[in-house]
Amino acid sequence: MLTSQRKALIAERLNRDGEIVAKTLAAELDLSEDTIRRDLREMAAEGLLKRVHGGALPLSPPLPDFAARQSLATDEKAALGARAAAMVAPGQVIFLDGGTTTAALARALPRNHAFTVVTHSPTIACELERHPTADVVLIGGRLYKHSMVTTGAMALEAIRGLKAEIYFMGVTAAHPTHGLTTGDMEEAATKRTIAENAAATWVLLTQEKLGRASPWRIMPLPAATGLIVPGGLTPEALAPYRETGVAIVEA
Amino acid sequence: MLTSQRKALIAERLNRDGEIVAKTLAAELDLSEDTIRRDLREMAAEGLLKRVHGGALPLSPPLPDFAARQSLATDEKAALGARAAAMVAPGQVIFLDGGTTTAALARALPRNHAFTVVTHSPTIACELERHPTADVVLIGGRLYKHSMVTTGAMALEAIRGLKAEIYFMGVTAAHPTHGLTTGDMEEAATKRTIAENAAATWVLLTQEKLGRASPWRIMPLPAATGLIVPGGLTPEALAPYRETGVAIVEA
DNA sequence: AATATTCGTGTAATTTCATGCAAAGTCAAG
DNA sequence: CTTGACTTTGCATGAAATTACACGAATATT
Repeated sequence: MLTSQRKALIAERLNRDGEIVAKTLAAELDLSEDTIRRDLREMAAEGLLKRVHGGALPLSPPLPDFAARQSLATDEKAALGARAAAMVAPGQVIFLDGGTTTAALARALPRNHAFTVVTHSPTIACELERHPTADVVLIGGRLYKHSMVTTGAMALEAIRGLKAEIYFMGVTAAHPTHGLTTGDMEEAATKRTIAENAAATWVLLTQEKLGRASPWRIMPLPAATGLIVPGGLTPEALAPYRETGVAIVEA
Repeated sequence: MLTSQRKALIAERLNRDGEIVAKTLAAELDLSEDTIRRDLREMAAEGLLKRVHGGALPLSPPLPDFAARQSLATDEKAALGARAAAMVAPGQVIFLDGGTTTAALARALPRNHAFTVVTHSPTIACELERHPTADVVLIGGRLYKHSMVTTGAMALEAIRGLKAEIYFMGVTAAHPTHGLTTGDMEEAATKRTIAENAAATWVLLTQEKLGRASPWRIMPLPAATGLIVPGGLTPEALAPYRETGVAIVEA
């Protein structure tokens, strides 16, 4: 067995079982524990796993750590979310994208009047479990686990069957010339379809997404109704975006 | 079991149950109490928990619904879930109902072979976010927040469009003569439709659901393939169910 | 106040770790 | 085919970590 094969096996086991026990694996592969331990050490050095006494564990603990997720620019996202939530009028139908930024928006949604939230993200749906006045409609389809949104023909068909008044979009990057982009092709197509079926599209952007680009293009900037960006950015930083003609709201 | 895993388990239990009893946990993990106590001491030193006589408590006061969470008979559900998960064969398409019992099943699903999980519950979908080999298909529709499942025409249409090999159903009550029942009319109809589109229907039942009935009937007992019930029930308690001809598996 | 648990420390046995080193295997240039 | 550089593996060794048991002190229960 080649070293690289063995390391691939270790990575797979780690993913499958959530742990590696050096002694057990050594016995199973009929190798000395030293070899396994060496592999684990090397993989730990490469940042592929976490070395612990007796074996190794995945880097990200089995359960997604809410604290860690929320700590990713919590304040900034909460501010964006609050600003966006203020746009929601009674009786409206809004579409919420997946992602941590829109999750912050879901938490900030008004609780004193009724409206309908459409989403293709189970995570967003769960956020709204305790919301007193929001009607929630879930778009079905094949779940794309990385972003936790549904995609595919089933999702697209359902999206085409409804018209939302506002679509709050999340992206991985926004660039004055490259437009709005994301990391997955299917996801880009889904977002585009949602935008086509919404009267207005507002894009929530944290600071680190500005001026960057990801592989898959969703649509050019002016195709969106407006961008919601953090407050405190310099006018020079925003100028290239303003020039595209898109509206900009600071949170 | 690796030390760091054990500490993670302690943290999780603390979060879930709101307390750790050193003696109980030692017996459960088949370790000396010293080991558990040492872990608790170390974690207390790291500021992860509060050491008290007999065990440990969370630093932050227990969650408001602490009592409710504890009363959920988590061990019983985990056992049911594990038994049901063992039925899943590679490549199969299974349908998972919503609810805490099926959530336990989702957590216990095999991680060493691939299969497809169809569900109409965003909660279940979120549980499977980290599952390495499960393909997830989400059924869309209007979200019924009380049970966190989608219902309505949109959901029914999507359900009719697929055929699952096993449907793992959750109910609020099962009675020898009143059959399988639940608390919401729409939900009952949805469950019935899912069962009609699955080759086999297994019902997961915790002890407190036996012999009771809820307002809305899903279907009679013999319409299910079988029931999965906790182990240790007396033959007399199960006899009325066996007489209906439904299969019974003890977890 | 009396009794039964539970705690914390010390200690010894076991397991696991990291390092150095030598043997075996791999690969490519000569 | 041979030689030499390089990689991989297994073993030995001392260090570090982990665990269980023992015993007196602290705490809870009756």
